[in-house]
Amino acid sequence: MKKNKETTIYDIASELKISPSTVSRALNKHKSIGKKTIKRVQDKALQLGYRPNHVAANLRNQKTHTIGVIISRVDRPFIATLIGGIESEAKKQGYNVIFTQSYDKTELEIENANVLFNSRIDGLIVSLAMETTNYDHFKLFTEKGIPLLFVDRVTESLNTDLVVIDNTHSGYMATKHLIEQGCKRIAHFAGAQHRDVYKNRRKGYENALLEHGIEIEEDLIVVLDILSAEDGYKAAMGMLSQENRPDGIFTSNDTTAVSVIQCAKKLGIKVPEELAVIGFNNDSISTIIDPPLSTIDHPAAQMGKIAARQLLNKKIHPEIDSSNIVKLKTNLVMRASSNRLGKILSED
Amino acid sequence: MKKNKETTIYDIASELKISPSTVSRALNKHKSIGKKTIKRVQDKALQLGYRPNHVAANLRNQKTHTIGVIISRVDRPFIATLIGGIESEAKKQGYNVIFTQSYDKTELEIENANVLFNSRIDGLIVSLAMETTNYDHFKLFTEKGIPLLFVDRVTESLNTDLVVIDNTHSGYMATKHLIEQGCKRIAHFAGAQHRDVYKNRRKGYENALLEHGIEIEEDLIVVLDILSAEDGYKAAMGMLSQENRPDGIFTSNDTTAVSVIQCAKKLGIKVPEELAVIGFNNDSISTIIDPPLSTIDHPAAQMGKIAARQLLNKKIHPEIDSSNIVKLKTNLVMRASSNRLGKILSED
DNA sequence: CTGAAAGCGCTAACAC
DNA sequence: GTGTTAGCGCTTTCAG
Repeated sequence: MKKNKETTIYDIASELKISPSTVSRALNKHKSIGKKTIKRVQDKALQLGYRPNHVAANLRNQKTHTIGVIISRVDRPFIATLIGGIESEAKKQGYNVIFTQSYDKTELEIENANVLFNSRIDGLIVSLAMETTNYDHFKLFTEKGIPLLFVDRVTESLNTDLVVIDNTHSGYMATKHLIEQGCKRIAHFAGAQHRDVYKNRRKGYENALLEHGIEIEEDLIVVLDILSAEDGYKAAMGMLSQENRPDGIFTSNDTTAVSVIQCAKKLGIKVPEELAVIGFNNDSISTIIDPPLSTIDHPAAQMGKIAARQLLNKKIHPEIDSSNIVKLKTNLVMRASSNRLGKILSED
Repeated sequence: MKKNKETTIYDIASELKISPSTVSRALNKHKSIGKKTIKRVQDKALQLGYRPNHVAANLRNQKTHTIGVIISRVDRPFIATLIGGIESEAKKQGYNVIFTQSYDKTELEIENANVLFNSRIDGLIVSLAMETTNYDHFKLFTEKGIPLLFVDRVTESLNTDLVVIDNTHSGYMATKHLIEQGCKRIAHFAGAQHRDVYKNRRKGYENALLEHGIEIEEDLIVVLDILSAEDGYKAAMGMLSQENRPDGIFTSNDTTAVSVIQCAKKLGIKVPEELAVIGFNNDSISTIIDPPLSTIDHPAAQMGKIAARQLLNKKIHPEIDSSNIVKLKTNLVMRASSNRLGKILSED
């Protein structure tokens, strides 16, 4: 089927009895081309149903106007919002985005990085797989001078641009909030400690405790390699069924915070009176759970937008060789799950 | 910066004193090339840090091994899961996926379609913008023989492949379920009626009522052009505060079903005793809300996977000119929000 | 303001 | 089993 060749600039050129280069220039509105020529070319292009072939232009120009994205998996609220932000900003600047999922496996991350490189993407945005501890597969990009930027789950070891939130401060805020609400024994559900995000949230937690003269108890800290609802529920069950149970919990994501609340309900523990809970991310589930979940609002969409902007900016100004690290502010969103002092909260 | 030219097959060829075509064939493991040659070429390629340039191959081969996706917006649970399925299947088959968001605007959908076409994608998967009623911007693809497939929010008017769920039957099941639970006055929150998904869910609702000898009351049907939490809440407030209020509601998505439950709580209406509620999609919020929400489980991930498979299959067998329509089964998930007969439910 | 010509990197007839 | 050659469609020096 389909043997009707594409119409190219050559077709336009010969119909108009001008040269392909003129056509090319006209289509790109090159300044040195006369108005009437531009008009004639455009009309003819329309008439012939001409469609620019970006692939050819890409080869010639040595750039693809495409950026790559590697994320763990798109069907997580935070990630979906993040790449939504990336896409909209990239498109605004005339870039396509190819996205790939690592499913938190280093092996897939490596494979994706290679495929994307071979596709000659103009830049790469990565949120690291949970599993990854070696970053050599990204050296390809740094060595060839292809802009590389990490977002959220990052590593500083490659000296690239980074877009993150202030996890330490966020963890600090969350914990301090629980302390201010009168909690005395505050537990923490942490994520994998080789990921800075989770390490820093924990650090913030510890800082807040120390600052308020509360001893850090290892028993109150649970590291969950996967912050899933199931694992969160199990951990909550273990933590809450002991006799000297905590009266406050700060979890590294909302999913596990919801599990904590559900577990508390099951055990007949009142939230927030007997157990104050605060999560992380401000996923939509946090407003659905009863009582509504206090949390740290994560500016995911903005983060995506800034990551894309930063990456593309780097393309334009490669002379700025410094690795910028953009640290976004977060906000504490107080809802009923941590409101032990009866503060009147506005509705969401 | 970066002036060190890429290493190409020519570099490998001249180092090895063989021809570029042999190198090309060796790298692609062409059958007519000797084992030792292949080995030599591979070793040299590795040594020189050779990286295949897909852009060049794409131009030459007239195919990009890339598919395009146009969806409304990625930060909706159902959509995120859908494109997750698309990506994983596409990658398994060696294809990249460029995704773009229409934000439910026809204008952006058109723009995205054009950009994707110019990028010479090998196929396109579309879930239509809420707004779209004219489909001419997709003719480009059908006319040029580029595989085009609609998923979920589809149109039959272009005679393309379709992957959908059985919305009519799903709506029927949901409504019948409410009837079986003893509901007498059943309301329906529908979506935009020019989208088949919503029209058919409504049709299923009406079928079920008719089948059970229940009159269809226009007053009990609300069409929400945007099925958002806010609009759902407003509609629920209007519906539930009248004196002759319904005792069952079937909504076209989970978001508005949750709004209904929240509104009912606010008004002191007991769910499910005084009002049974069933939603659509089986988003994660449906297990979080109290009482847990009955819903129709939407096989989003499978749908994405099948859409990608179907699309790429079409590429391989273009002779199959018939437009296939794949209709996936859905399941009713019964939870407490519609359980008026006190059935014992297993935990999720 | 416009044209001629080369080339981006790769592949595939068509030779041998 | 391997080499020669042309060309995918576009852009861009360089020349006029």
